Amino acid sequence: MTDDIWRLAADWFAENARDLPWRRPGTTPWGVLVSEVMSQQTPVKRVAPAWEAWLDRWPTPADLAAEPTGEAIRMWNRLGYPRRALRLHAAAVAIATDHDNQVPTTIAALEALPGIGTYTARAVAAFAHRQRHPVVDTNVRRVVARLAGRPDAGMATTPADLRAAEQLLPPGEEDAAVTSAALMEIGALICTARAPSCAECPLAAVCEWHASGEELPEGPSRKPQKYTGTDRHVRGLIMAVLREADLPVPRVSLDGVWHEAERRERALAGLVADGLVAVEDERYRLP
DNA sequence: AATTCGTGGAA
DNA sequence: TTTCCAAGAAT
Repeated sequence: MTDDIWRLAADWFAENARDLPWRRPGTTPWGVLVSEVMSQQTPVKRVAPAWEAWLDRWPTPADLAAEPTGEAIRMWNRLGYPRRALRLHAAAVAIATDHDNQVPTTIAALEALPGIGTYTARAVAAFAHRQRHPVVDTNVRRVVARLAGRPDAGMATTPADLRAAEQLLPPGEEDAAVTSAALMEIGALICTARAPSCAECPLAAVCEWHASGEELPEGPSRKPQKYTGTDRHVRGLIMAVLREADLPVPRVSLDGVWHEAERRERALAGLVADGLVAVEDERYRLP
């Protein structure tokens, strides 16, 4: 039974995969890596146009590495979590410097890059280098949990999640890579968090959660995150000002973003500490 | 292990 | 309108 789950997923994927730009022929490992970092906590729909612009400007890691970090931050625009842009730039420097401008092929070397964790390392190894690894993101965790009869997975990816996903993969490397992409796609399009479309799911026949009635938990599956008025909010407001500024701005130009001076100061200090903002002669700019 | 870190669209 | 959360990583 479980030995042909991967085929159900892969066959469905062959017919229903979205035409995402990084899935087109000719995409380089660098292109895959950029797509994965951009997609961390950001909807793929919003990533697509940003990815095309990024790869058009910086076709290889060395092209990005040659630029100041601020250029990466500005190009990142409103994808969110701009520290990802900083880490992607740092990863480009490491690849250009230590790996002959070639994206590493081992999990260990990939995980050693800034901003590349358990998920992204395996995604790059599988989707760029066509290796056989469990690729476990929030979609795969949810699909695997439901196959086993649970309505949702835990908060973070555990070694047990990796083992569970690995069990679903076929022996062949290429088949395994396709299967991982398929499981992610099913989670993103069919087996969604709020309103799963089990009637259209290729795995419904082998899904314990579907068999047992598709009961969803009542409350939010994560703790509700406040945003308005938080440091994160104010950091975003400050970064928006600096992204738009052509020249370094004085402190007063940042005072308008939020009414509480204390929170403004804390947000700005945090951005400077993170390397997202540079201070030059009492003025502020992207680094 | 629990927090922190942006942004925007859909329900 | 408010709430939820979307291809996670680092600390």
